[in-house]
Amino acid sequence: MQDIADEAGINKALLHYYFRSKEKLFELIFFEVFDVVIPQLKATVSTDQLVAEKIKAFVSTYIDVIQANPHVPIFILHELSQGADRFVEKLKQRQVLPEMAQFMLQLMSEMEAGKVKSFQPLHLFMNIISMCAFPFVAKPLLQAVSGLSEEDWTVLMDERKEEVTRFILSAIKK
Amino acid sequence: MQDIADEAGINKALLHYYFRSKEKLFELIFFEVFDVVIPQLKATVSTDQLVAEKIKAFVSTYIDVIQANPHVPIFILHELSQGADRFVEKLKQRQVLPEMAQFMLQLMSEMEAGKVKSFQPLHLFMNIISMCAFPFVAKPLLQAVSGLSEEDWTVLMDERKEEVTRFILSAIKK
DNA sequence: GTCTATAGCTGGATAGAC
DNA sequence: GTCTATCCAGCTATAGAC
Repeated sequence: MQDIADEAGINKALLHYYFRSKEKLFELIFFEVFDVVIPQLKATVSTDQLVAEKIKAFVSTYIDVIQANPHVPIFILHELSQGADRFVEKLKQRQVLPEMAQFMLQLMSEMEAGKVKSFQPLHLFMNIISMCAFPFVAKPLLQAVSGLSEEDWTVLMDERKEEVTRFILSAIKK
Repeated sequence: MQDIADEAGINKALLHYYFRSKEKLFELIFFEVFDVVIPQLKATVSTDQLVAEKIKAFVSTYIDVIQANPHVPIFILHELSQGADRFVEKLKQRQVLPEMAQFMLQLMSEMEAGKVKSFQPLHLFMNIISMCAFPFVAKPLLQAVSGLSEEDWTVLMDERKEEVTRFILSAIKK
């Protein structure tokens, strides 16, 4: 709260005057970002395209939005460490679970039809999310061991959109 | 410290008597686990096998050790959030960076020789680590949205060893 | 609205009796 | 070694003057 007050050029008391509590401020900012990110991601899977195309769009968008809000993954992990229930509640409110289920069903039907190689949908889903999100969570570590500058990192993550897509599509291609 | 003292059936004062400071206690426990995990992982890539075989062994071992110590990823992320330098220092002491570099070189030479499909080694490396580690970090979330019980989760992660290996090898197969 | 001062609590760490 | 009591720092939050 002190850091935020400093940044805003005010003092802690005034910060509390505006937002009542730290919790309230946190929720406000968190879901402000959340409600920008979620619709963008939902849009990538709410089309009539094949899964291959959807995956491509999803990965690219996912990495884009995280790059624009690099603190979000840490925020979410912080939330999760204090119990996932509240977070899941918000996901349900935003109707993202049905969209996910729908995508999984399409995945299964394309596997059934032999359009893509068979993998367990839940694992494939975890694979996609993991490859997109994890590097940002582990950024300090990756940057330290690889010696990449901030500019190098940006370039690497830009490359990553295409590289991860290529990797996934290569894996599921028959 | 209070929770640990309670768990141990003593009080905070005695805890400080034994370990001097919270920092010291943390480091002791952290590197106790760390020094069990790292040698096991190093062993999987310190053989004369092809990368495909090494990846298979690495993924299986990685998921096994995390399952045996499910709190470790959170621990590491906590460490990272307070600056990666100290953590990287320990990695250097344990000689894991040369082993990693060696593996990357082998990867490049096999790609060059056409034994596996070409991907940027760093991205491929991030893909492997991400798919192994991230699900454990996001466990509360994944469990909540999928409604899996603790037993279901264990089964899922057991499956995952084979499923991730199959996925990676399918992706890099020519 | 905006500030200073301070209440009230928590958590790490130490002093000192036993 | 093990305890109680206590110090000290830091943080959230509020009171009250302006």
